[in-house]
Amino acid sequence: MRQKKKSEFLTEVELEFMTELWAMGSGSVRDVLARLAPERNLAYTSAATILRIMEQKEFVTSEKLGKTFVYKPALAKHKYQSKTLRDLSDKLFDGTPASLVARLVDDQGISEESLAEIRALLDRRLTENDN
Amino acid sequence: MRQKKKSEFLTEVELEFMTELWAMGSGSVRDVLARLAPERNLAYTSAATILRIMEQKEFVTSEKLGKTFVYKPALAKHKYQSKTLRDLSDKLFDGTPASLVARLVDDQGISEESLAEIRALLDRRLTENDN
DNA sequence: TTGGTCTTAAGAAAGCTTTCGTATTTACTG
DNA sequence: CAGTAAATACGAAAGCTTTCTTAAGACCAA
Repeated sequence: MRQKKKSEFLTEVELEFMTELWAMGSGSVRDVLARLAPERNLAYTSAATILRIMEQKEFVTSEKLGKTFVYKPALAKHKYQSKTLRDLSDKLFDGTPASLVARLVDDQGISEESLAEIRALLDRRLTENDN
Repeated sequence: MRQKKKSEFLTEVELEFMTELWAMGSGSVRDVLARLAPERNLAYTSAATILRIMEQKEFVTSEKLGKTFVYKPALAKHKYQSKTLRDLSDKLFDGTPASLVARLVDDQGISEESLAEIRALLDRRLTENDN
Protein backbone atom coordinates (compact mmCIF):
# COMPACT_ATOMS: atom_id res chain seq x y z
CA MET A 1 0.00 0.00 0.00
CA ARG A 2 2.73 2.40 0.92
CA GLN A 3 6.26 2.30 -0.37
CA LYS A 4 8.99 2.01 2.19
CA LYS A 5 10.61 5.40 2.24
CA LYS A 6 14.25 5.68 3.17
CA SER A 7 14.30 7.02 6.69
CA GLU A 8 16.28 10.17 6.53
CA PHE A 9 15.24 11.72 9.80
CA LEU A 10 15.38 10.49 13.35
CA THR A 11 12.18 9.65 15.15
CA GLU A 12 11.42 11.31 18.46
CA VAL A 13 13.01 8.57 20.55
CA GLU A 14 15.90 8.14 18.18
CA LEU A 15 16.70 11.83 18.50
CA GLU A 16 16.58 11.49 22.26
CA PHE A 17 19.18 8.72 22.07
CA MET A 18 21.27 10.41 19.43
CA THR A 19 21.46 13.55 21.54
CA GLU A 20 23.12 11.55 24.30
CA LEU A 21 25.47 9.85 21.89
CA TRP A 22 26.47 13.19 20.42
CA ALA A 23 27.15 14.50 23.91
CA MET A 24 29.13 11.40 24.96
CA GLY A 25 30.88 10.73 21.71
CA SER A 26 30.04 7.06 22.06
CA GLY A 27 28.49 4.71 24.57
CA SER A 28 26.86 1.39 25.35
CA VAL A 29 23.16 0.76 25.88
CA ARG A 30 23.76 1.10 29.60
CA ASP A 31 25.61 4.40 29.12
CA VAL A 32 22.81 5.97 27.12
CA LEU A 33 20.18 4.71 29.53
CA ALA A 34 22.09 6.20 32.46
CA ARG A 35 21.93 9.65 30.92
CA LEU A 36 18.17 9.73 30.45
CA ALA A 37 16.05 11.40 33.08
CA PRO A 38 15.42 9.02 36.01
CA GLU A 39 11.66 9.33 35.54
CA ARG A 40 12.08 8.11 31.96
CA ASN A 41 11.94 4.54 33.22
CA LEU A 42 12.74 2.77 30.00
CA ALA A 43 13.49 -0.95 30.09
CA TYR A 44 17.04 -1.94 29.21
CA THR A 45 15.77 -4.13 26.39
CA SER A 46 13.81 -1.25 24.92
CA ALA A 47 16.91 0.88 24.80
CA ALA A 48 18.84 -1.98 23.21
CA THR A 49 16.14 -2.38 20.58
CA ILE A 50 16.18 1.30 19.76
CA LEU A 51 19.94 1.34 19.27
CA ARG A 52 19.80 -1.83 17.19
CA ILE A 53 17.22 -0.21 14.92
CA MET A 54 19.28 2.96 14.71
CA GLU A 55 22.17 0.87 13.51
CA GLN A 56 19.98 -0.79 10.88
CA LYS A 57 19.05 2.68 9.68
CA GLU A 58 22.70 3.63 9.68
CA PHE A 59 22.33 6.49 12.11
CA VAL A 60 24.95 4.86 14.34
CA THR A 61 27.76 2.37 14.03
CA SER A 62 28.77 -0.16 16.66
CA GLU A 63 31.86 -1.91 17.83
CA LYS A 64 32.00 -4.84 20.21
CA LEU A 65 34.11 -4.22 23.28
CA GLY A 66 34.21 -7.33 25.44
CA LYS A 67 30.61 -8.50 25.53
CA THR A 68 29.00 -5.13 24.96
CA PHE A 69 28.37 -3.10 21.88
CA VAL A 70 29.55 0.48 21.93
CA TYR A 71 27.56 2.77 19.69
CA LYS A 72 28.80 5.87 17.93
CA PRO A 73 26.95 8.46 15.83
CA ALA A 74 27.43 7.92 12.11
CA LEU A 75 26.43 11.53 11.49
CA ALA A 76 27.82 14.67 13.08
CA LYS A 77 25.36 16.74 15.03
CA HIS A 78 25.93 19.86 12.99
CA LYS A 79 25.25 17.96 9.77
CA TYR A 80 21.99 16.69 11.11
CA GLN A 81 21.14 20.19 12.29
CA SER A 82 21.77 21.56 8.81
CA LYS A 83 19.77 18.84 7.15
CA THR A 84 16.87 19.43 9.49
CA LEU A 85 16.91 23.18 8.96
CA ARG A 86 16.98 22.78 5.23
CA ASP A 87 14.01 20.46 5.41
CA LEU A 88 12.08 22.77 7.70
CA SER A 89 12.86 25.77 5.58
CA ASP A 90 11.61 23.98 2.49
CA LYS A 91 8.46 22.62 4.01
CA LEU A 92 7.29 25.47 6.19
CA PHE A 93 9.10 28.63 5.09
CA ASP A 94 8.85 28.60 1.30
CA GLY A 95 12.49 27.63 1.06
CA THR A 96 13.67 31.03 2.18
CA PRO A 97 15.80 30.73 5.31
CA ALA A 98 15.51 34.43 5.94
CA SER A 99 11.80 34.10 6.60
CA LEU A 100 12.62 31.39 9.09
CA VAL A 101 14.92 33.69 10.98
CA ALA A 102 12.41 36.48 10.74
CA ARG A 103 9.76 34.31 12.34
CA LEU A 104 12.13 33.22 15.08
CA VAL A 105 13.06 36.77 15.88
CA ASP A 106 9.44 37.84 15.85
CA ASP A 107 8.44 35.16 18.32
CA GLN A 108 7.27 36.70 21.58
CA GLY A 109 8.63 33.75 23.54
CA ILE A 110 12.25 34.48 22.77
CA SER A 111 14.47 36.09 25.39
CA GLU A 112 16.17 39.42 24.95
CA GLU A 113 19.55 37.79 25.49
CA SER A 114 18.90 35.45 22.61
CA LEU A 115 17.91 38.35 20.43
CA ALA A 116 21.06 40.25 21.33
CA GLU A 117 23.14 37.17 20.60
CA ILE A 118 21.54 36.75 17.23
CA ARG A 119 22.14 40.38 16.39
CA ALA A 120 25.77 40.08 17.37
CA LEU A 121 25.99 37.08 15.11
CA LEU A 122 24.47 38.98 12.23
CA ASP A 123 26.72 41.97 12.83
CA ARG A 124 29.77 39.77 12.69
CA ARG A 125 28.56 38.14 9.51
CA LEU A 126 27.74 41.46 7.85
CA THR A 127 31.05 43.11 8.60
CA GLU A 128 32.84 39.98 7.40
CA ASN A 129 31.06 40.23 4.10
CA ASP A 130 31.97 43.87 3.77
CA ASN A 131 35.65 42.97 3.58
CA MET B 1 1.61 0.02 26.04
CA ARG B 2 1.93 3.60 24.97
CA GLN B 3 -0.17 6.49 26.11
CA LYS B 4 -1.98 8.44 23.48
CA LYS B 5 -0.11 11.70 23.26
CA LYS B 6 -1.96 14.78 22.17
CA SER B 7 -0.93 15.37 18.61
CA GLU B 8 0.55 18.82 18.58
CA PHE B 9 2.37 18.68 15.28
CA LEU B 10 1.22 17.93 11.78
CA THR B 11 2.34 14.73 10.11
CA GLU B 12 4.06 14.89 6.76
CA VAL B 13 0.89 14.54 4.72
CA GLU B 14 -1.09 16.78 7.02
CA LEU B 15 1.50 19.51 6.53
CA GLU B 16 1.24 19.03 2.80
CA PHE B 17 -2.50 19.61 3.00
CA MET B 18 -2.27 22.42 5.52
CA THR B 19 0.17 24.26 3.30
CA GLU B 20 -2.46 24.36 0.56
CA LEU B 21 -5.15 25.45 2.97
CA TRP B 22 -2.95 28.23 4.28
CA ALA B 23 -2.31 29.37 0.72
CA MET B 24 -5.97 29.20 -0.27
CA GLY B 25 -7.49 30.42 2.94
CA SER B 26 -10.03 27.64 2.75
CA GLY B 27 -11.12 24.91 0.38
CA SER B 28 -12.94 21.66 -0.22
CA VAL B 29 -11.39 18.23 -0.60
CA ARG B 30 -11.50 18.71 -4.35
CA ASP B 31 -9.81 22.12 -4.06
CA VAL B 32 -6.91 20.80 -2.05
CA LEU B 33 -6.51 17.81 -4.30
CA ALA B 34 -6.40 20.05 -7.36
CA ARG B 35 -3.44 21.97 -5.95
CA LEU B 36 -1.24 18.95 -5.35
CA ALA B 37 1.34 18.01 -7.97
CA PRO B 38 -0.29 16.00 -10.78
CA GLU B 39 2.09 13.10 -10.18
CA ARG B 40 0.87 12.93 -6.60
CA ASN B 41 -2.03 10.75 -7.73
CA LEU B 42 -3.90 10.56 -4.48
CA ALA B 43 -7.41 9.09 -4.45
CA TYR B 44 -10.21 11.47 -3.63
CA THR B 45 -11.22 9.32 -0.68
CA SER B 46 -7.72 9.43 0.72
CA ALA B 47 -7.74 13.20 0.66
CA ALA B 48 -11.15 13.24 2.29
CA THR B 49 -9.91 10.93 5.02
CA ILE B 50 -6.89 13.09 5.70
CA LEU B 51 -8.99 16.21 6.07
CA ARG B 52 -11.48 14.41 8.29
CA ILE B 53 -8.65 13.31 10.56
CA MET B 54 -7.21 16.79 10.58
CA GLU B 55 -10.56 18.07 11.76
CA GLN B 56 -10.65 15.44 14.53
CA LYS B 57 -7.25 16.68 15.62
CA GLU B 58 -8.53 20.24 15.48
CA PHE B 59 -6.01 21.43 12.94
CA VAL B 60 -8.86 22.57 10.70
CA THR B 61 -12.50 23.47 11.03
CA SER B 62 -15.19 22.74 8.48
CA GLU B 63 -18.39 24.26 7.28
CA LYS B 64 -20.92 22.62 5.02
CA LEU B 65 -21.67 24.57 1.86
CA GLY B 66 -24.29 22.80 -0.19
CA LYS B 67 -23.22 19.19 -0.13
CA THR B 68 -19.51 19.79 0.34
CA PHE B 69 -17.44 20.55 3.37
CA VAL B 70 -15.18 23.53 3.16
CA TYR B 71 -12.13 23.27 5.38
CA LYS B 72 -10.24 26.13 6.97
CA PRO B 73 -7.05 26.16 9.03
CA ALA B 74 -7.73 26.44 12.75
CA LEU B 75 -4.19 27.65 13.30
CA ALA B 76 -2.42 30.52 11.56
CA LYS B 77 0.66 29.56 9.62
CA HIS B 78 2.91 31.92 11.53
CA LYS B 79 1.80 30.40 14.84
CA TYR B 80 2.60 26.95 13.63
CA GLN B 81 5.93 28.18 12.34
CA SER B 82 6.79 29.63 15.74
CA LYS B 83 5.72 26.51 17.56
CA THR B 84 7.79 24.36 15.26
CA LEU B 85 10.86 26.54 15.63
CA ARG B 86 10.58 26.50 19.38
CA ASP B 87 10.34 22.74 19.35
CA LEU B 88 13.29 22.34 17.01
CA SER B 89 15.37 24.75 19.03
CA ASP B 90 14.65 22.80 22.21
CA LYS B 91 15.31 19.40 20.74
CA LEU B 92 18.26 19.98 18.49
CA PHE B 93 19.86 23.28 19.48
CA ASP B 94 20.06 23.11 23.27
CA GLY B 95 17.18 25.52 23.57
CA THR B 96 19.29 28.40 22.33
CA PRO B 97 17.77 29.93 19.22
CA ALA B 98 20.99 31.78 18.53
CA SER B 99 22.79 28.52 17.80
CA LEU B 100 20.04 27.64 15.37
CA VAL B 101 20.53 30.89 13.51
CA ALA B 102 24.27 30.42 13.62
CA ARG B 103 23.95 27.05 11.95
CA LEU B 104 21.61 28.40 9.34
CA VAL B 105 23.75 31.39 8.53
CA ASP B 106 26.83 29.23 8.29
CA ASP B 107 25.29 26.74 5.91
CA GLN B 108 22.95 28.38 3.54
CA GLY B 109 23.88 31.38 1.55
CA ILE B 110 21.51 33.93 2.89
CA SER B 111 21.85 37.11 0.90
CA GLU B 112 23.38 40.13 2.53
CA GLU B 113 20.15 42.00 1.95
CA SER B 114 18.22 39.41 3.89
CA LEU B 115 20.72 39.53 6.71
CA ALA B 116 20.48 43.30 6.87
CA GLU B 117 16.71 43.09 6.83
CA ILE B 118 16.68 40.67 9.66
CA ARG B 119 19.06 42.80 11.65
CA ALA B 120 16.81 45.78 11.14
CA LEU B 121 13.95 43.69 12.44
CA LEU B 122 16.04 42.79 15.46
CA ASP B 123 16.96 46.36 16.15
CA ARG B 124 13.33 47.30 16.09
CA ARG B 125 12.44 44.47 18.45
CA LEU B 126 15.23 45.30 20.85
CA THR B 127 14.47 49.00 21.12
CA GLU B 128 10.79 48.17 21.59
CA ASN B 129 11.65 46.00 24.54
CA ASP B 130 13.82 48.69 26.05
CA ASN B 131 10.80 50.95 26.47
C1' DT C 1 31.43 -26.70 36.09
C1' DT C 2 27.49 -24.50 37.24
C1' DG C 3 24.94 -20.68 38.58
C1' DG C 4 24.22 -15.81 38.36
C1' DT C 5 24.45 -11.65 36.01
C1' DC C 6 24.66 -8.94 32.10
C1' DT C 7 24.20 -8.78 27.32
C1' DT C 8 22.14 -9.26 22.66
C1' DA C 9 18.43 -11.32 19.48
C1' DA C 10 14.00 -11.77 17.94
C1' DG C 11 9.56 -10.77 17.82
C1' DA C 12 4.88 -9.55 19.83
C1' DA C 13 1.71 -5.91 20.96
C1' DA C 14 -0.40 -1.36 20.77
C1' DG C 15 -0.96 2.77 18.58
C1' DC C 16 -0.14 5.97 14.63
C1' DT C 17 0.18 7.13 9.57
C1' DT C 18 -1.06 6.72 4.97
C1' DT C 19 -3.88 4.99 1.51
C1' DC C 20 -7.91 3.16 -0.50
C1' DG C 21 -12.36 0.43 -1.20
C1' DT C 22 -17.14 0.03 -0.30
C1' DA C 23 -21.34 1.77 1.25
C1' DT C 24 -24.29 5.48 2.19
C1' DT C 25 -25.97 10.17 1.85
C1' DT C 26 -26.96 14.41 -0.50
C1' DA C 27 -28.44 17.52 -3.94
C1' DC C 28 -29.76 18.44 -8.39
C1' DT C 29 -32.31 17.51 -12.70
C1' DG C 30 -35.61 15.77 -15.81
C1' DC D 1 -40.44 11.45 -7.56
C1' DA D 2 -36.65 8.74 -9.33
C1' DG D 3 -32.04 8.62 -11.23
C1' DT D 4 -27.50 10.14 -11.23
C1' DA D 5 -23.32 12.28 -10.00
C1' DA D 6 -20.71 13.85 -6.33
C1' DA D 7 -19.61 13.83 -1.56
C1' DT D 8 -19.10 11.83 2.97
C1' DA D 9 -18.66 7.87 6.37
C1' DC D 10 -16.55 3.88 7.82
C1' DG D 11 -13.18 0.94 8.31
C1' DA D 12 -9.56 -2.31 6.47
C1' DA D 13 -4.78 -2.95 5.26
C1' DA D 14 0.20 -2.14 5.27
C1' DG D 15 3.95 -0.13 7.28
C1' DC D 16 6.25 2.52 11.07
C1' DT D 17 7.19 3.61 16.06
C1' DT D 18 7.66 2.53 20.70
C1' DT D 19 7.91 -0.59 24.34
C1' DC D 20 8.52 -4.88 26.47
C1' DT D 21 8.85 -10.08 26.98
C1' DT D 22 11.09 -14.18 26.29
C1' DA D 23 14.99 -16.67 24.81
C1' DA D 24 19.61 -17.36 24.31
C1' DG D 25 24.67 -16.30 24.58
C1' DA D 26 28.89 -14.72 27.17
C1' DC D 27 31.59 -14.19 31.13
C1' DC D 28 33.01 -14.45 35.86
C1' DA D 29 33.29 -16.40 40.42
C1' DA D 30 32.78 -19.97 43.89
